[in-house]
Amino acid sequence: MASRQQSLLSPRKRPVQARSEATVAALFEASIQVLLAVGYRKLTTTRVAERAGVSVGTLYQYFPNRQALMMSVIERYLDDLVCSIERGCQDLNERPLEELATGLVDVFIAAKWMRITVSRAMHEPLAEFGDAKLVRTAAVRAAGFVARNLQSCRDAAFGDEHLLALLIVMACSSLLQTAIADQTQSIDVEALRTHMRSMVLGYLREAQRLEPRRNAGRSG
Amino acid sequence: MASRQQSLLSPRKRPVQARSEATVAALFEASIQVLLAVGYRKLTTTRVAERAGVSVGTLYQYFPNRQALMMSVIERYLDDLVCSIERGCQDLNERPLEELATGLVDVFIAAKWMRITVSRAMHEPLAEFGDAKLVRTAAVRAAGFVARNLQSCRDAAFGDEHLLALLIVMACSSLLQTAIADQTQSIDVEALRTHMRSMVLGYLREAQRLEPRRNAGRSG
Amino acid sequence: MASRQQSLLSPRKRPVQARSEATVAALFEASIQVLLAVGYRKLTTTRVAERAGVSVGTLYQYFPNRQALMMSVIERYLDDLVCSIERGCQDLNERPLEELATGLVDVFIAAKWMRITVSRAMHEPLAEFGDAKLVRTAAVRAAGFVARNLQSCRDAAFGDEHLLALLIVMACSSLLQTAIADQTQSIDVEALRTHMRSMVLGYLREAQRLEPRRNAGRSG
Amino acid sequence: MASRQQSLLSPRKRPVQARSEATVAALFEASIQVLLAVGYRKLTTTRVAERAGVSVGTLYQYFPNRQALMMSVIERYLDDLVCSIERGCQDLNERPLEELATGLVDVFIAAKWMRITVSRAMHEPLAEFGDAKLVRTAAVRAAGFVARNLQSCRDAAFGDEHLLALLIVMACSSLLQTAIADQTQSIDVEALRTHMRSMVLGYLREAQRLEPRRNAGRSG
DNA sequence: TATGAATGAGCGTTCATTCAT
DNA sequence: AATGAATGAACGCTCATTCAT
Repeated sequence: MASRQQSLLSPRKRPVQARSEATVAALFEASIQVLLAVGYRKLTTTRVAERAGVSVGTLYQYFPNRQALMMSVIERYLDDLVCSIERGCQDLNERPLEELATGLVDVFIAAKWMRITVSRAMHEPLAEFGDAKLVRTAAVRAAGFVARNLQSCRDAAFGDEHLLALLIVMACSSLLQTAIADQTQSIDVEALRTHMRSMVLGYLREAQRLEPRRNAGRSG
Repeated sequence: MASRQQSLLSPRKRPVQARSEATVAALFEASIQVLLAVGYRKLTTTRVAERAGVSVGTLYQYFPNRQALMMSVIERYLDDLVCSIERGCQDLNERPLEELATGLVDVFIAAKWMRITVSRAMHEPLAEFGDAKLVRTAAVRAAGFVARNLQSCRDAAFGDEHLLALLIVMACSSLLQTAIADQTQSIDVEALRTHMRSMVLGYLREAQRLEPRRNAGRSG
Repeated sequence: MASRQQSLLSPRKRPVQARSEATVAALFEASIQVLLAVGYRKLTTTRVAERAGVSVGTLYQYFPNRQALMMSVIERYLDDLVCSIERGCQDLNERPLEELATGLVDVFIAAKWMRITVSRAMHEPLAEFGDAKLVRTAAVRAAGFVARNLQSCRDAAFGDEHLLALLIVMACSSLLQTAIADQTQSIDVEALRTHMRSMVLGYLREAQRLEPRRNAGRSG
Repeated sequence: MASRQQSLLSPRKRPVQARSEATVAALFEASIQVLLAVGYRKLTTTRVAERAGVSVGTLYQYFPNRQALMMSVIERYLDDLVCSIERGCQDLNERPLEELATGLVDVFIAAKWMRITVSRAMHEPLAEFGDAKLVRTAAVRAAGFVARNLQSCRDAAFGDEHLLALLIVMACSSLLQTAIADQTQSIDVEALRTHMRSMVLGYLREAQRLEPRRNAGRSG
């Protein structure tokens, strides 16, 4: 059920062979390490290849150019993230509103924190390609899962689950991204969790208040 | 009272003379244009100087290097932003909670949208220097104004206005930044406004619910 | 036994491969030519690479920067020079004082004149790096060989062969360097040879006169 | 009697006015300081002007370009040096050979050491312009004074005082220049003095031996 | 298929020189 | 006469990309 299979976004080569797959994985891993070690502007293809233990030539056999490599790295990251969120959301169907809000926040935090170093590494690349479809697509996919949770909620109903879900996804992910990128770690995770829960829960409650008719049938 | 005066962050040179000031302004403007035209990675000092109508040498008379130029541009942007927010917040003291939430969201949207092209241009540079103090400092300053609004709120009291304010600032600005950077303009501003209002209002209401004792005196 | 082997002074890269060695040699040769053609101040890495028939990038694969290139060129030159002197000195052991003085001068002149264009080219670079260990080290090495000659001299003995040798080396090399650098060629080589012979011979004779006790045993 | 008056070498401007003269002097002084502080390659006209307390524009009013400035600085240095030597040589007429040799060495050492920082600073510039007439001319002038001393020597006569004198000048100055440029100060001045005395004295004695006829008349 | 030396356009930066003030 | 902001050619150096091995 994981949505990684058909990678519709990237001009990836064929990781069909066993060796190839390992090489590509090594290049991804190396990219992250280089990103964290020297930053995006100083990430060079040679450096990535070196760190991956292959030659530059080999890198160029899997990626047509630097940009494609970066986009693949981002894509893979977003893909992983969305899959995590998908899995997390599966346990949140038919929950009361409060539990749902709490659970969603936990799912997002878990997804980001699970791969915190990668998340941090992605900050700059995401900004360069942020205007591209990649990020938007991932957000929409994640919002789809969240929308399903909202629709199945026992004690609440909304008229526009999709927009609500998208906003929740955007708010949570950008807030977390900002928090993670902040090297000074000025906000502690647990405080962040509490506040994000309040924010999401409050948001959903307000949203409900604005659409009172739709609740009538349910609550009765 | 505006806080722009003493620029404490940047290694700016001396735009004291009449002409100098114009040159520096032209360089800032040109930086924005280049950023929008070719992106951060392709922004070169030569290109900026050209667009500003001066020679590279002149650029280097005002900025010791490319990085300093970028940081100054960012600093100026953040400064302007914070000043706008400061001004906007001054009208929001002693308002009831609902008006405050609504007003805050409007202030943030106004501040970002007023200089939307610059905001869009800043997306990449902010990511590179996002880990630095610059952004953090600006956020904290803005949060200070918001905290004051929260403290003066007529029908609500909170135990931790500063953290609440910081979260509101972070949530609003990162959400808006994301929305602005999204070239597809997938979310319309007015929808965004409505939802952000719900989010902030709901957040503050939830926050109050968690600190009920402090309300006792006031509501009586 | 030649002392070129372990190049202890320069941050040279690895001219291990067959091609590499040729490239490095070409770069050395090109450096000399550029030095002679346009002078030290106008020697640019691009110019050297061009003259060597490679690209700048290639140059930078062998030398980390311009300075390293120049130091390598100097080092190689001094090394060659010292090796020539070493070889020349080997034939001068156990000679009577007059023959020794004459021979030493001939050895120095031969060493410098054999590579006169290179010697001329080195004049400016040597001045920039003259304060560094390079030149000093070379002088001391050469002085070592000369000191050995002095010690083995049949009809003379000195108390401080090492200082004497160092002065002879310094006097001869700086005199020759000056003569070679003088484009007007105002002094003809053979006149120079004659006078330098007198100078060295006279110097050694004076030195002996000042240390008469040590001669007693020998002359008897 | 000093030979500085008619400066036949340099394209100097008119230091006629009081102010001008002071400015030029300040520029010379500043050049030396910059040379010592940052080296020849990093000496820039702006830096020199700054250190002299004037603007670049002013510098260019006195010197048509960087090269002219440097040449003037060198010229002035050599001029001073030659004047010192001239003065020193005046006391050495009609002295016996040994005193003359000793005295000459002392004169050279005094001249160089008196302005040791300047001498050190001149090392690099001299190399760049060393091929020019400047140095040669100075050497020839100094050799003229020395030749006169040789001619007036009481107990010796030479057939070619001018060549002898030139060699002495060249040997002494290049040896001293080398010693001064050597930052490690590996040879102590007094040792150097002793050895140079031996060298010059020995040289003159050898030279005499080769021209015996001319001595006959005198010594009788 | 993998390698890594070679390429060279292009970058950030400097600095001799000019000229309007 | 003095200033110093402006100029822009030229420098040292990097790095994405290619291709002979």
